[in-house]
Amino acid sequence: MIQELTESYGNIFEKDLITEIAQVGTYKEVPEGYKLIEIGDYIKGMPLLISGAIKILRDDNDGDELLLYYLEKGDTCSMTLACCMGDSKSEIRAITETDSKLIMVPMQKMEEWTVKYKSWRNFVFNSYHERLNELLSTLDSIAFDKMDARLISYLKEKARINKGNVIHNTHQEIAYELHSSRVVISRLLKKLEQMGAIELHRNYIKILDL
Amino acid sequence: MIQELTESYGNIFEKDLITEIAQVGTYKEVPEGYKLIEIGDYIKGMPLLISGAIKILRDDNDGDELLLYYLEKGDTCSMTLACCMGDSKSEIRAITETDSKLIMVPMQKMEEWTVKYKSWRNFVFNSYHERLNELLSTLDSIAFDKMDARLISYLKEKARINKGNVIHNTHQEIAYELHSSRVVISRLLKKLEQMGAIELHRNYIKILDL
DNA sequence: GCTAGGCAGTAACATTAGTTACAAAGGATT
DNA sequence: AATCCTTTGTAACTAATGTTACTGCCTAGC
Repeated sequence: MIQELTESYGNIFEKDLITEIAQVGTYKEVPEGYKLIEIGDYIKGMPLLISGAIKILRDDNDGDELLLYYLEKGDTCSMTLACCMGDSKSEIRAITETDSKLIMVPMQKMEEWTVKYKSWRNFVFNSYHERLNELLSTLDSIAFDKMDARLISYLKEKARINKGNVIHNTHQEIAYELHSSRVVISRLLKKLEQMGAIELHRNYIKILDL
Repeated sequence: MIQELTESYGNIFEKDLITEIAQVGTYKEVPEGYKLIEIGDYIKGMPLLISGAIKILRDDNDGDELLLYYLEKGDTCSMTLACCMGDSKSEIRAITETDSKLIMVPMQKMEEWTVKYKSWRNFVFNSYHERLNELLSTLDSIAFDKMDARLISYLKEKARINKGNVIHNTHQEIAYELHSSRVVISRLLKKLEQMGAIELHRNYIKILDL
């Protein structure tokens, strides 16, 4: 585990801290589509992402979904921090976007490490900072952009996260994550295809020039 | 200053910490409508709110505004924290909603107090937690609600913050904060009036039963 | 090969929100 | 009182998004 930690976190954590993490953390490999956190869950540990990607989703009360942002290597989930500190329930859902490797750290260490390691403090605060900014830019896009622009951002980001130019989703799935309807998404996708930006296929979309 | 601090923060901060804050902090009284932070500002201190309320606004690049949330007594601005820690520019604008009293604490103390005082750590983390949740619920309302529902929430919140049932704003001002247009807001307000929920007047709105 | 179920394309329509334009009313100043 | 500016009301229109309904197509499983 030390090895994986050093690879992903070696440049930000002290050696001592990495040793400690390795001692108390549990290493996990999870397949794509695995639900790590459900809304309303109490969370007892925080995840340090080694590889892969996790998507963070928000629900309203009626099962309407909305993609908030992705976590990648070197990230952790601030929401988790927030929830654990406050001992409250999760406000979000977390699902692996790709096969992922991560280390779960028991929550009790948080406080201890915050005092003991400057690098841990920085990590936690940076994490909050980044997540706040991601939330803000998600909010921007919902508040200020129209659906076509949001769809383009979505496709770009999804391609980036999946490291390729093919997106394996149905129109319905995209509609869920953008909180829109299948027909609307199909319509806009078709328009993008006619503009030569993408290629539509059954169950996947190929990105040409977005 | 010790007195004001004790009143607003006595139950969460240790006495020693309050003394320290009083030593390095500067007390400020600011009138309604005063711009505390502009987008792009570098921030050198963090505000502890003693009384009054501050509204936090987001801008897109073209001057379109959006109200994110309010800060009240006992709150601080996580964005500020985030910005200062990361030594980056402010992503938001902060304007006093009512006459306010606050204490500015120089940023250098952050790190020191985080190590030294458990109550400070809790305060900072709680603050992040609350702000994240406020952002989430703002996002919910934009993503999942229609304008009429958003307007009702806005009126309720505004009345609560201003401690009364009268809202001193023009339709245009409301439209800015909800990122809509004056005509749309007038239309919806008129509908609310016809339902007997509010009373419309020039330059102010009286809330009857929302 | 056949078929059921999931997926995508499309048309027609409804609803919501934004825009433009203009009228009317209130309030301040002269 | 006459004038001017701000605020509000309203109509008519456009644009964007969502909804319903139906079609054909693909493909996995029989």
